[in-house]
Amino acid sequence: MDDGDQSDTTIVFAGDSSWALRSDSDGVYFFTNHRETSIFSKFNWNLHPDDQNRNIGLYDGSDLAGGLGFPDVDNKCNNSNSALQSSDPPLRVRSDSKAGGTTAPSNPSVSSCSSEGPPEKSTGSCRTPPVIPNKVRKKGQKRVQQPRFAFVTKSEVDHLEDGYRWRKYGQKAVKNSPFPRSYYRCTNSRCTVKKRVERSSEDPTVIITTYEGQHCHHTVLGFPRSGHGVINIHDDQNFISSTSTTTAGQLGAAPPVSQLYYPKVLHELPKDQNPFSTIQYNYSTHHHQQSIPHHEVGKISHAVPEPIPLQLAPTDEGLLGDMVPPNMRNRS
DNA sequence: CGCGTTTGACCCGCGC
DNA sequence: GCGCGGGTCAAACGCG
Repeated sequence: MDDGDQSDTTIVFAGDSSWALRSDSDGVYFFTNHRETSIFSKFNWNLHPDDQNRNIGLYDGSDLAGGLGFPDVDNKCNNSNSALQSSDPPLRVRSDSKAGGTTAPSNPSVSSCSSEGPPEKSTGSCRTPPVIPNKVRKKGQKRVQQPRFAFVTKSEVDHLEDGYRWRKYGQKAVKNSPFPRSYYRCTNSRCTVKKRVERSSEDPTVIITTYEGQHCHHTVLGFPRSGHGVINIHDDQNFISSTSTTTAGQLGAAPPVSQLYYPKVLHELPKDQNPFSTIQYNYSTHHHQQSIPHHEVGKISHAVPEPIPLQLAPTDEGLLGDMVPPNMRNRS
C-alpha cells in the first residue's frame, strides 16, 4: 500500500512577517496581484507570465528543482534574493554556554551559509551561526522569519515525501492538540530550510506542513516526477492560498513518493462540494477558484489520466476511504 | 561509524 | 515578575 498515495493539499502562503502570528494558519501575507507573483517567484513556482488568471503550473517538467513550492537551484543558500534577505530570520543562538558562539554575525542573515562559520556538529548546517543571539539583537526588534508556506494535506502519514531529506531536530506538544508538532531541517549542509509538521487537532486526517526558507539544491530521488497539476488560487485582499488534489497511486510505476508532485486536476468544484472549504475557511473568508486551462495542464502533466476530484485510487480505498468527506463519497 | 530520532532542558516572546 | 507556549539545542540512543 502506498501510504500517501492520495492526499489533498491546500497550499497556503503564510506570512513572512514576524513570529508573533497567532498560528500558522493566521499567517497572512499581504498580497496584491503583482505581489502574488512576487511571492510565488520566491518559491520558484513556475508561474507562466502569460497567465492572466493566476493559474499556476506546479512545474513544467523540465525543471527538476522546480517542484511544488520549491526553488530552482541557484544557490539560494547565498540568499542573493534580496527579498529573502530582508526577511531573514534573526535566528537565535543559544545564549547559554552550550551554544558556543554568541557573537552576532556581521550579517545576521543566513547568507553566510555557503562559506563561513563553523560547520555544525552533525548536520553541517549552514546556519552559521545557526541563530542570532537575541541578547545581541536590538531590543524590540521583531523576530522575522523567512517566507514560508504551508501545505494542508489529508494523509495518514505525517511526513510527506517531498524530494528532500530532512532531519528532525525537535518535537513539541501542541497546546489544545493531542498531536505533537515536529521540527525538521533540511539535511543539506548548505540549506537553511526548515519545516514543521503537525496534525490538525480539528481534523486528524489533516497534516499541516509548514515550510520556511528556500532550498538551495536539487531534490533527491529525482524529484519531481511526472505529475499532473493544477493549483487553484483563492485569495482575498490579505491572503492567498491555493488548492490542489493529488494522487500518486495512479501512476503505477511511480514509487509512493510525494503527493505534492502528483496533483490531480481540481475542477471548479461547487463550493458545497469542495471538501476543503472548511480548511480554506480557516485562512480566508471567501474564495474564487480558477483552473488551469487544458493546454496548461498538458504542459505539466502526463501519464495520469484525468482524475475526478477526490476519487480514490483503488488501492487507496481501504486506507483512505474514510478520509473522503461524506459529500464527496461515491463519486467516481 | 555515520546518520537520524528522541527527549528533556533551555531560551525567548508575549500576555497578564 | 511570572507563567505559558513555541522553538531550538544537544546528549543519548537506535539503526543500518
